[in-house]
Amino acid sequence: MKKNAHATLTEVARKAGVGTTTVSRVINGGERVSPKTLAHVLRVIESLGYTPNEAARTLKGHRTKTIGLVIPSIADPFFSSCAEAAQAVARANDSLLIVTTTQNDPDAEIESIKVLIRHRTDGLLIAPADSHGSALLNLLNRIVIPVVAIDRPIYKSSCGCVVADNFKGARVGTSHLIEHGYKRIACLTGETSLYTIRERIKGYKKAIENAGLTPILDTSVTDYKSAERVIQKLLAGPNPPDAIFALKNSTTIYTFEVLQKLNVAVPQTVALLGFDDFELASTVRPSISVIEQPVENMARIAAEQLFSQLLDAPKGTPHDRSKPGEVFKLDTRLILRSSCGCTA
Amino acid sequence: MKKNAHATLTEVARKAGVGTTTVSRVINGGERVSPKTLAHVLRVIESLGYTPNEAARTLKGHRTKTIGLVIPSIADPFFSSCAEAAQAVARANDSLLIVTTTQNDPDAEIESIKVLIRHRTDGLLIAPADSHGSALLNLLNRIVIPVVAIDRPIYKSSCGCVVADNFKGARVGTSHLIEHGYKRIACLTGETSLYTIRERIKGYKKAIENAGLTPILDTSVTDYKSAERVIQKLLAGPNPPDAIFALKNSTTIYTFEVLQKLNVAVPQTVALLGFDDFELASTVRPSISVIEQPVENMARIAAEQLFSQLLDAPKGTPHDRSKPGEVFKLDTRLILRSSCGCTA
DNA sequence: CTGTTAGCGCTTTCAC
DNA sequence: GTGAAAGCGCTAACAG
Repeated sequence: MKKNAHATLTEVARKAGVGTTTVSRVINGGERVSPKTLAHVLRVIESLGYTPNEAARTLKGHRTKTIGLVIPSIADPFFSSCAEAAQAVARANDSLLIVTTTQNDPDAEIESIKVLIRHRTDGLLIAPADSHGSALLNLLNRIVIPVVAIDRPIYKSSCGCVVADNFKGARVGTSHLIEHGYKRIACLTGETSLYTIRERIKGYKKAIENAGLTPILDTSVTDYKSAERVIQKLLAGPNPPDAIFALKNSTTIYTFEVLQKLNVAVPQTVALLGFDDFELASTVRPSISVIEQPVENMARIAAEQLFSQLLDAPKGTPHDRSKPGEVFKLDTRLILRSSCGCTA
Repeated sequence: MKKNAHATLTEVARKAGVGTTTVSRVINGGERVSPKTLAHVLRVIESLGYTPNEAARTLKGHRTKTIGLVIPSIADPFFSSCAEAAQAVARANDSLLIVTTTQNDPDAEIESIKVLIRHRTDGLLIAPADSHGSALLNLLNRIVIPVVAIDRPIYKSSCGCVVADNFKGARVGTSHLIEHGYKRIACLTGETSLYTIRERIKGYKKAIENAGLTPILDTSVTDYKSAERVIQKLLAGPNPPDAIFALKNSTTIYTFEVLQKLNVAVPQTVALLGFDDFELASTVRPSISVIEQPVENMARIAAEQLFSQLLDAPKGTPHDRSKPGEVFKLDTRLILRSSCGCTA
């Protein structure tokens, strides 16, 4: 008897004095096995600390009961919420979630996907670094498992996607600032290669144009330093902004910190609106108005879509790439707090 | 030819007109294969979109190249940072990190571990919900793979662990408040079943006793509501506290919010110190002093320990449970900001 | 350098 | 009810 290693089904069978088939039946629900044998085998399993080896099952053509989630970072609150929600759905479908991160690097992304394919995950949830990437597209086109894009679409691919309505959210948010009477609304951001950011910029511009105002866009804000530089320059200019629209979480926080450091009254001197809610947005003073995204819902729907595609396909059947997946565009919500001037 | 499914090594071999061994050699580095054959096989692999099946490799007794991380929640910043750091180490070791969550429920924890074992992860990183759990201990004792505990030890088990020095951190933090001259220092928390919280309480009491003061401990703070109730009661009492020591992240935030809502001057009327740093602790006003834990380091060291045990064991050898794993107790750091009175 | 062959642990006909 | 045996995709002797 091989001691000190994972026990095998064969060992259980031998020790129990039954055939491997019987043991297999026992660990798969115990159908068509006499109560007596069942109990006996169960006892042996327990005594050996036997746990079935999923790898062997997989080899017989079964699902691995794992799905992959490919995101930029797991430390980012937005994506960790995604992961939590996706994991809940995975668990409900008796599956494991394997998360890999890319730091928004297209190469790391390709690598991540390949690793997951190697491990034969049943499906993939991807927040693509580059919605237009041809390398990604090529890879995806030859993948035989279902893929659902999340937060950002994958153009020209047939896979479904679940995103927030970034355009509308930004347009509505900007319009709200305009209704407050602000005339010089600056828009700050970085990472313009991302789909979400681009859409938000479009939404901002649309609202600004509709109101006959002049867009003031700076896309060079990537950290506190750059935020400070940009804001100081803006404030010292001939026509300083009377409102700032920050297109992403971190930008909102940097902007808030810079404004606080420069002793600029918010919203009296400069109003502030951020895209994406964050934990202490309502705790800081002034509390910060934001456009909230339905993070959990996005992840949940994406994961559910994935599993529905998985369940549709009869057992061994590969994923049908012919019919394009569904596209979900979820509404955002404007949360009005003090920084925009609502409860000043 | 089986279309539309994962290509197999055998298919590649057939199409390339070579033996399976050759293909196997190619995908494993291409040693002992002629350049000509190598190039040819590589071309066929590319044309078929072939990706080796890890499950089959696993079956041959190899490692799965996956490790598991079992944590309470992935949305919690502390643990998502852990996950990020652990994943970095896993990647450096050419492995995949599989994260499962337990919500600090011992049963969910056991279930999680079993699932990971089924999938034959090479090792496990666990932040145990119950450091004294006998079910966990039993399970762990029959597990043949290395396990390293993180953030919280697993008593009586032989597995190594990496934790923060919660006792010392709390003692030093409390002492700092005492040095400020505060006489009635209240300690607020919830979840007293957790190792970390217990240690912090001990540290708090130790410092209080050493100074000849009276401990004021309330362990019923679990959300904003309870924080409000407890703090109002304390403040309305005969001897209201002049400082509050919050034992965990969320408690610190709830306390801050309650104090802000009640218009209690911090630190003038009541000082505040929190355990565990968080993103906006330096941004809110007053900025909040905290005891910082070396999160990334903890996770990194734990993961490195795990891999070092993995690499020690010669190939097929099971993990040696006889010699107890190393125990690391990492120092915390007191970050002095305004809420304790340092920069008021 | 290259191919043949025997399993790894499990499920699954197909008999008994 | 139960078991024997084939084979999933791959690696690793062992021959050539």
